Parts: sequence; structure tokens; C-alpha cells
Amino acid sequence: MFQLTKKIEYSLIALTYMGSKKKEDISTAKEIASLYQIPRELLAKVLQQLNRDGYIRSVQGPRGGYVLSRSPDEVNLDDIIRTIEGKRGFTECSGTGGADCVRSVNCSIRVPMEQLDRQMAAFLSSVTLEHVMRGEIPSCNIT
Amino acid sequence: MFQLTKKIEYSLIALTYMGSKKKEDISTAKEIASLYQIPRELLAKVLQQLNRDGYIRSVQGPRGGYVLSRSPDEVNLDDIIRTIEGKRGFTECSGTGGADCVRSVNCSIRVPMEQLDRQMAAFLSSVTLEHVMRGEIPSCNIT
DNA sequence: TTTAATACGACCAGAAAAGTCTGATTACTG
DNA sequence: CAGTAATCAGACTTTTCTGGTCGTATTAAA
Repeated sequence: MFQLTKKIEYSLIALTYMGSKKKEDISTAKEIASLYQIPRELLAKVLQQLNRDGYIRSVQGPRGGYVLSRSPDEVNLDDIIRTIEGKRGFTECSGTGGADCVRSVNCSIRVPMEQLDRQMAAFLSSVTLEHVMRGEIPSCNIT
Repeated sequence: MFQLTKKIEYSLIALTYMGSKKKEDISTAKEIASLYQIPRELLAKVLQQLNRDGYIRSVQGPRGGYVLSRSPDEVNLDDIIRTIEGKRGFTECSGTGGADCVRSVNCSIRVPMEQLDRQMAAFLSSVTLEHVMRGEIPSCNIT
């Protein structure tokens, strides 16, 4: 329904939480899950993905957990969406370049949809974790 | 997956097609469906919804069909999405104001998500059917 | 050695999206 | 007036995705 998934929401909640702690202060999945009423296992999977893609760093074993491994102003929404949901395309064809679309060549909306996709990506790229933490999302001025 | 639905795609294809015809030149669901390889019945439902909401006008009976009932520069993407998919919210909570969210009050991302939602709506509102037809989507300049 | 954490993948249920089908209504046309 | 070609409406099915759960392995501190 053209809506961010729970996984993205959970990612943002977890990342902002970790970002608000002092550096090298470890957060666990359990801690975040209970604090924000998020299913632990699901959050864990999300955190594992964020770890694999280098947004956070994991520490195993007891007293382990996660810490942010990038500065909040170096992580943007577009990156996070791509990490959690895989390749993002505003429309089905704008993601694949129309490779698997029966219309592809004579599709009347492919070109504008690709442009739309680029605009969306540009905007989402400009929104950093820092913006989310500060509660101040950049404005998008149309020209 | 944060992607426009087929229904929206079909709406845009149909609307741009109708918009490219001369005024009062009728298009049928069958015609558009076969031209763009869209399932006829599904397209029909989409067109019926667009008719109910006043974007197009239907003519029943043989030689019937649909015509655009608004100027292409008076129809924007945000409207179309709302018409076809119902209320839109970038995040679950940003749509309902957090009414049904367990986190609501102490959710760390509610405020920025609502801002994000407004920015998205503003941008999508600025994209008109005319832009889609011309293949020129407005740019969104971040500040 | 115990324990408390992450790591990973399989699995399931429910919801949503996409598509199909049936039948009714409308109104033009021969 | 009958036949036909279109919309209208809604129920239904199929498929895909999401959200959530579970079980087990691994790691490393205490």
C-alpha cells in the first residue's frame, strides 16, 4: 500500500536509539525490543541484516549486542530501505529497467516512472539518520 | 515493498492514454487493456473507481467507454493514489496519527515520520498527470 | 561450564495484491 | 423490439508478501 514496512520502522527505531547512546555503549536486541514493544526475533533479524551491511557492528557472547558503526549523518533512508528490502523501485519496471515487463518498450509511463524513481531516491538519500534523530526532516522544494 | 501497485500503474497508463486523445474521444477498457496488455477486468475496476471519484466520465451502452473529465494539469499523483488505494500513510502511524500504535506516545520516530509523510505528499501532489504525459517529472530540491 | 547474547534458516498464518468470474444494467443499432 | 456491446458491481480465487515464531548453532564473558 505504498508504505514503509515494519522492518524499516524497526530499523529506524533501533538505529536512532543506538545513535542516541554514547559511542561504544552496547545495545541488545532484547533491550530495544522490550523498550519499544517490538517482537524480539523480528528485531534481531533486522539487526543482523544491518550488521551484515555494515550499518552497525555486532558483539557476540554475553554482554554482547550492537553499536552504531557509522556516523548518523552518513546513513540515509534510501540506504536503509535498500538494505532491508533489497532493491527498491518505485514502480516494478523502474527497478529492473523494464526487463521483465511485457509493456517495456511501448509503455507510456516508463520514462516518467523512472524519473519519479530518481526523484524519490534523491529525496530519501537526503534524509539521514541524524535528521530522524533530531526530528527534522529536510524539505523538498519542487521546481 | 514500498512500490506503487499495479492498479496505480494501470490508472496512470489509462489516464495518460485518455489524455492524449482529443476531447470527447471515447476509450474503452477493452481497447486500453489489449493495447497495453493489461487484464481487462482489473483495468475495468480501476476505471470504475476513477469514474466514481470524478477523474473520468463513463458512457454506458454500446459505443460507450470513458473520457477524461479533468484537465491533466489538475490531476496529481497523490490524488490518484488516494483514490485507488484509499488513505495513504507513509508509515502506519503517520496515517492514523498513532491512534492504534502501541508505541504512539513514546515512539522515537513518530514526529519525523509524520514530517516525512508530509514531504512525500507535497512532492506527489506536485506531480500532475500532465507531467507524466510529457515525460517530465518535477525535480525535488532539498533544503 | 554455564550462560547470555548473536547468527541463521525454516516455518507458518494472515493480509494484501492481482486476477478471474458471473451476472446485472445500460443504451445504441438494425 | 431484439440483439449487442459496453459499463457496473461484487464475490471469489490465486498468488505473493509481511510479520511473526521457532529451533538450533555459535560465540565469548564470567
